Formats: sequence, structure tokens, C-alpha cells
Amino acid sequence: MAQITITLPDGAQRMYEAGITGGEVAADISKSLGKQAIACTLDGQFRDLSRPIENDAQLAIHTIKDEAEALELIRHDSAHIMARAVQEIWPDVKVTIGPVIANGWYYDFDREEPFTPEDLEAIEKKMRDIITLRDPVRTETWERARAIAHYEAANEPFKVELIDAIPEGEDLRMYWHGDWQDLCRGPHLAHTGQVPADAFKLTRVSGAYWRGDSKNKQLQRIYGVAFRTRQELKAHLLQVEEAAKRDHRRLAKEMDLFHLQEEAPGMVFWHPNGWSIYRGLEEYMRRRQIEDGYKEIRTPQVVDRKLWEASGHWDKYRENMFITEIDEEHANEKRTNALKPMNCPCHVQVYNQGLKSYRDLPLRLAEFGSCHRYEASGAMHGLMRVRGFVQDDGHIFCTQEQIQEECAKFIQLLSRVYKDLGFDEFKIKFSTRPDQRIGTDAEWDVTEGALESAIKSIGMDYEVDPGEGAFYGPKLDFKLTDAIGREWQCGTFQVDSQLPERLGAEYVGEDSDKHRPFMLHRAVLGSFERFIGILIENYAGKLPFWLAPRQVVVASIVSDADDFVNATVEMLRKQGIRAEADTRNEKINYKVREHSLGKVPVILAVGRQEVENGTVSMRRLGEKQSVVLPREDVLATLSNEALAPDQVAR
RNA sequence: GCUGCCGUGGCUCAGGGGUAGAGCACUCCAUUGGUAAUGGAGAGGUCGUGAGUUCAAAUCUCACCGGCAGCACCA
Repeated sequence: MAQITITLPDGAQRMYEAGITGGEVAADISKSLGKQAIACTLDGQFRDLSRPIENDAQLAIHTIKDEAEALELIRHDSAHIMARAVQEIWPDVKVTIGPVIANGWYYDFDREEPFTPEDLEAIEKKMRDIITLRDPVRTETWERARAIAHYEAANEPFKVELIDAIPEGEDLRMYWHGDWQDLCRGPHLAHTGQVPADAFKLTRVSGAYWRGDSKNKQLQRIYGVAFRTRQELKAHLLQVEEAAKRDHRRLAKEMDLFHLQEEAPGMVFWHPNGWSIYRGLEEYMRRRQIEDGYKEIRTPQVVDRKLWEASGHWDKYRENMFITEIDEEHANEKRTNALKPMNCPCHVQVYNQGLKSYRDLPLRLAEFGSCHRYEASGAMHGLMRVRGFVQDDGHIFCTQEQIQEECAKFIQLLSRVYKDLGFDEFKIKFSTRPDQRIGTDAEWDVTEGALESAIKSIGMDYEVDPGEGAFYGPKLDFKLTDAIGREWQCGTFQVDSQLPERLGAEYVGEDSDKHRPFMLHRAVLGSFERFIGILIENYAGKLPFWLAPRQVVVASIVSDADDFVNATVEMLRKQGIRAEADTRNEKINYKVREHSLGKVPVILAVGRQEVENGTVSMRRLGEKQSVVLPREDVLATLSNEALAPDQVAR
């Protein structure tokens, strides 16, 4: 037998006979390491402990203390153990795939009857039984033909399909624990007992299409979460609960912001409080854009199909459009209209009025345009995905040479806005020419080059997403990160030469010939509805003072203070602060609790002492302490705080 | 759109073939209380819509509408 040298991470070298396994090396190093070892990394490759080592190599043994590796394996093995549990309980259920995902895993099954919550409990129990067995995991490499024959005999059609999709020449690896077998890339734990029996939980079951394609059969997907310890699992479940508390749909009820009802699915009924946030945001955006040279316009919502045919929407986007027909009794001719799903064709109409000169470019048209899209019923989600929404839309008509500067200007605007709204971090995705595209390669070189050098000139990192651009041009997408680490794609910047062409936009150049302008589609927030949803969840309802719908409640402690309270509210309102009086016959505890739950940033309590001294007792949301201050001082402080970020003197 | 679950007073939810329940909110009365729920009384629902089964349907069946989770979609 040949001798090989194994080098450990600390540099120590050990000699073994070729063919020794990682597990054996671990056991040789120490008895306890042998027990604790879960997998190894051999020359940079993450592997099973049970696989033999044939040559000199660098070897690192992993235990449950190596968080990343341990979680990966625990979740992966949990998926397999769950699949085995399911097949032990229901032998005729077909298995498919079961990858590791954030916090856990899922596994897709083909079974006629749906899994019930009781089934999930039974599966969890069976999984614990399998863990208790401490079955060793073993693995073999199989010939393709043998694997196919095996799965055909076992009547597992999905596995056969998976093997067919694996490129020729790649090893097929089989894994077993107990009698249960699965095709898998691996690696896996040393035995099933290494999955902590008290740190996983099956969370839900749902439908999922085979290979993610809605034309395929729908399978049943069971999701689970798994960690190294029970504490970690509990912490995770707690965090999920905390995230649920931020749910904007729930907060909207508590704060009385808006509602949705079935007569208008996906269309928002804004209440005074919610509309106040909306207006605050819109007015802020308006000021920011005017500052940046945009001209605001307003275009129709109901537009004849002719325009949509010309723009290409009738062909490519019709199934997402609300179509209307005018009642013939009231119209001389029958016309088919559509509610606009986008503003761009209308903006070209505005551009096209009157002859444009190169001196007019860049022309920046902005519209808080109300759009309607017929979203699939299952796609709607509170404010995040609606059928009627308003975009902070804008289209910049410009020459090729101006693209770069406009892009840089836009990114500056966007980062300023995100920062003002509390999002310091965002990512840029640069999507390049797709296979299905129009325009020449030379044109794409120009637009892609302009976009890329614009980002570079700003010095920001970005990720290239090859082939993901729009059919008419490359684009940038902007993803912000919220307070709990979630990413939301909001802003977009797209270069388009197609629509100006189709809708006949032109300008007279220096050479006095007519030219086609480029059109840049851009949005910072995306839609007001969605962005407000994001804001609410980001701040957990505790919006910054300038956006808070009810900024101040002045509450009386005794009814003798009511006049003073009302006078104070009047003064606040005169300064443009959204203030309300609470002179109800309730105790101050009750009022403080109610307005705290309602996320009012400032409560001013007034009792006898305050009336006598001309002071108010100010309590800020989230603070336990209150401070007694002269009323004038509070008025001055608050009116300063009420300024939007762009109005604050620097 | 697909799969599963859900739809009971303003809100959160219990109940379940035979006069509809709770807590909170609301109204009234008492209470003037110092920073996260004062006490008492009262009012409020044809149980998502439609059809079917039944002597009898909020309850069972079917269809539809809407919501929730996930999938698909989101140029």
C-alpha cells in the first residue's frame, strides 16, 4: 500500500496508507474528534468523511462548531431524512429534489393527497426516529445506465428525468442511510444522529411546479428550518415573529393607513393617515426632481388601443392590461381603450407636440402617473404588489452623448433620495444585452458603454447580470437594503431607442437634419404604494417625524387643561405640524398607551402644572421618560424637526 | 393563474345541523386621574355571495368572490 501525507490546517503532517478516509483520520487524531467530525474539506473540496483519500492532500476536519459547514450539512441531511420519513410513511410518494435554502431546506414530493398539518407532525416524529437510529451515511459512484435502471425499477420518474439532465461524463453519486437511497451531489453528515433532533421544524407546505415551470406538474413542497441548537431555532422563530410584527398590512390597520376590499382587488383605499404619508413622499419627490431639472406633466389614464398597438404594448403586454369598451349607446363609434399600464407612450406624445431642437435636450419629463396592471390574483400582496399604483416615473429624451451624464445625475438623485428616506445601502445590477433584442451590436456597445462608464465614474460597485437587459436596451436596477436586511428592487434606469422609433420622436440637430432621440426610462421609488409598504416595514411603523401621519398628540391630564391643549394644537397646526388634541375623559396612561401603539412620535401631556407654567410634558415614541419644557421651545424644536430632509438648511 | 388553508359584530378570534359567543374598540353613567389599559351599564352580526341537501344550514355539498402562504408571473 502506498503511503500518503495528510497536511492539517495547523501545518501538522501525518502519514497514512492510501485509501484511508477522512473519518478515520479524524478518529486517529483524537477519539473525540472522531466522534464530533461531520465532514471534511480535502484540497478545498467539501467532502464526506467516508470517502477514501488516495493522494497527498490538505485536509480540514469539520465539526458542528464550523457554523457554515455544519448548517449546510444539517439542512441538507434534514432534507434527505425528511424525504426518507415521507417514503417510510407513504411508500408510493415520489421524490424529486430537496435543496438547502436560507435557514433551512425544502423538498418537493409528488403525492395525490395534500399533506396536512397533522401529516407534518407525523413526518417530524418519524424524522426524529430516523435521527435516533444514527444510521451511517454511505455513498457510491454509479454508472449513468445503472442509476437510470435503478430509478425506473423503483418507479421514480422524476429522478430519471434529473439524471437525464446531468451532463454526460459527470459522476453520479448515490447516498444511503438505512435502506433509503437518494441521488445527490453530497456531501453528507457521517450518520443521521448528527442532525440535532430538537433544532429543526417543518414550517409549511405549499405547491411548487416541477422544475419551476408552470406548464409542468405541480408538486407538494414541504419547507423546514434547521439549526445547530434548540436555542438557535428558538431565536430564529422569534425573529420570524418580529418580522411579522412589521408587516405593513398589520401596521396599516393599527395606524389606520389604508384598506383594500374585494370590490377593487389590488387597488388601495387610502385613509387620511396613509394619504398623509403618500403626500409627504410625493411632495418631497416633486421638490427633489424639480431641483434636478425635471418638468412635471400629467397624461391620460384611459387611452385608445391605437396608441398601445403603436407602442407594442397591445402585442406584448395585453394580458396585463385593463381593457375598456365604451357603451355603444353613448358613443357614435365603438372604441376600445386601455387603462395605461405604463406612462412611456404618453410621454412620447407630449414630447412630440411641437418641433424639438437639440437645444431642448436633455428634456426630462416626470409624472406621478397612475397606472393599472392586471396582476395575477395570487401575485397581489398588500401594498407591495397591487393592480392600481402610481409611479414616480420619468423619461429623459436625450442624445447618445448625453446618456452618460444623465445616468450619473440619476444615480446621484437616487442615492440622495434613498439616504433621505433612511436607506443608506443599495446595490446596483447592470443588465446587458439579451439574446432576444433589437438594434445593432454597435448601438448596444454605445448604450452599454455609456451606462457602465457612468456607474464607474460615480465609483460605485455593481453586479453585471449578462443577458438580463430589456429587449430595447440595457438597464440598471437598484436594490435597497432595509433595516432587517431584506432587499427590495425599487429604482430602475433603462436606455431605450425602440419607443422613440415606433412613436416617431425626433429632434432637429445642429446639422438641421432630423434625428431620433434616445429615451431613458427611470424611477427612483418604483411605485408609491410599494415604497410606502417598504417604508412602513423598514421603520416598523415608527416613521421619521416629517413623514409621520400624526406627528403630535396633545393630551390633557385633567379636563381643566383642555383649553390649553386646544390652544397648543392650534399653534402647532399654524406651524404646519400635524397635531391632534386628546381631551377625552381618560387617564393619561390610557392615552399614552393608545398613541404609542398608534406610533405617534411625540405626545405632549398637559396637566395643571403645565397650564400654570406655560409648559408641556414631552414624551417621544420609544422613550420611557418625559421632559417638561416651555411650550415655545417645544414649538420651535418640533417645527424644525417637521422639515423634510431636502428642506433642512445645511 | 396553480396548490393548500381561511372568510363569524369596527378589530382579533372561539364555536359549529335546531333562540349567535369572548376580549378590545364604540355609546352612556360615574370617576379629574401625572406618562403603555379606572369602574359600571348599553348598543352592535340575515356567520363572504349564490345554489343544493335537509323538517331545519352560520354549521354539510358544489360553484363563485376575496384573503393568506408558497409556486409561477413581475419586458
